Amino acid sequence: MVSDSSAVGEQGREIPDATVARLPLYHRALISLHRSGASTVSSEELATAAGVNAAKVRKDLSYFGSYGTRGVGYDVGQLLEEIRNDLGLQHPRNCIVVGTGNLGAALLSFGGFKDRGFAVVAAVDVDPARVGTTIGGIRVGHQDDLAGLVEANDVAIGLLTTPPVAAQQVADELVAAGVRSILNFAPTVVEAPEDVVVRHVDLASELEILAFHEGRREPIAPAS
Amino acid sequence: MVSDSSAVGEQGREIPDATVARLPLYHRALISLHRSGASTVSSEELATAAGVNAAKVRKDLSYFGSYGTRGVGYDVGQLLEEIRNDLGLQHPRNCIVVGTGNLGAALLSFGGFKDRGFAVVAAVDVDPARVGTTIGGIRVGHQDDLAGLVEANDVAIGLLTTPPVAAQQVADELVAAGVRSILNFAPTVVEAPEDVVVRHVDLASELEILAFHEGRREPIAPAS
DNA sequence: TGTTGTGAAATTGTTCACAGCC
DNA sequence: GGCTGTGAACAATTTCACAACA
Repeated sequence: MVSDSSAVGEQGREIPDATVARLPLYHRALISLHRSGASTVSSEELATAAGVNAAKVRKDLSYFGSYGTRGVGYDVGQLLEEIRNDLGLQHPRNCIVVGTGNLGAALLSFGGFKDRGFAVVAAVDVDPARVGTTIGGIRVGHQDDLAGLVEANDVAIGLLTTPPVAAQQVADELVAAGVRSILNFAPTVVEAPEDVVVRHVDLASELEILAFHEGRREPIAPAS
Repeated sequence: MVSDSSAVGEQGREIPDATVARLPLYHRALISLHRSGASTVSSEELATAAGVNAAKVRKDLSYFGSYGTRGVGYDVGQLLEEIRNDLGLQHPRNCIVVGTGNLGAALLSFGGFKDRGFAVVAAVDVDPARVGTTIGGIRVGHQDDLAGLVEANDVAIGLLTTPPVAAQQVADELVAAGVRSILNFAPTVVEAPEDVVVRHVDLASELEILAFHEGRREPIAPAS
């Protein structure tokens, strides 16, 4: 679902995609444990806090090195720091929102990214009625200023929240402006060069997966 | 990431989770093809439209039966109907939004669910300032009315957009009210009984996965 | 003693490649 | 001739289970 990765760990091993997808869960759990004052945590406890199992936690962490102490567990502060580094969050990453409809506006107003290491620093739209307005403290620029805003704000990640018909063109513009990470909320496939990572969030797809399981539970409607 | 499934296809075979996760992509692609007037589609074309490969398309569809014609491809209308049924979307599913902050409000105003077979029909919040207001045509009820609204509106799916601290309690209330499918946007683990399916959307996690790949591309900052 | 780190086994998912059919 | 449907080969991921060790 994500483009091919050939990520390599400290020890020169490849990091499996499945492991990368779980790092944020550990990150989140560790932030919470750190706040609550815990100093050490076992793989079992971390697993519970992250919603996975202990074997996965140990195997996943082992790709990055040995940070635990046998018989004791992991140092919360040290492991949090280590995972932050593994995730490339030594410094905050700047994001731009393209498209300021319902979802785009919500992303601009949403404060939950900051403590995870991200800042939404710019936004653009094609609608003249929206250009110049301020949402969540960010002034909405014109679509044509995209490249300039990316450059001026050192933007690393594009959040694509336009209607589906515009998505591919916006993605092309983001890539041309130097953005190499795109989170696409538009319900359509978006193509990009190999070195650009495009991830996809489709809320309707999530609902459909739930509906699938709903459908399996219901008795078949009586025939005749 | 999703609770254990033991879904069984028409032929009595189990449907792999990976296949279920791709059905929405085929659904989306087929809706688009159907609109554009295509009458048949090959596995290769459908694969391109859905962003996967042709072998996956054929294998996935084969779990539900043989709906293609060798040498020709699949009938777009018939396959669309079949997938809609496989997904349990013979009738629309009703959803309730719990928590009407930035994201909750966006979900209430978002129109993109309707053509995928879902309707947001109710919303609740704990904040008295929000209760009684109307967002996206839906009147916001009080949290205490959750069970009543679920019952009155035949709600099948709960969209959980509260702050993390409230998420588990809200999930418990949804389950008590009879909801067995939950889409959790709060960045925390939510527990539920085995027969309840909880899926998770964490936007910050998606950004972190992008950051991981960003970090791998950058040269290590020069030491000294 | 308690918990990590990790090979090996088991499971799940993907791709190949081709027989079967239109 | 072209495309589906599917067993069989292959690859990725998860889980087991236990040696290593603070």
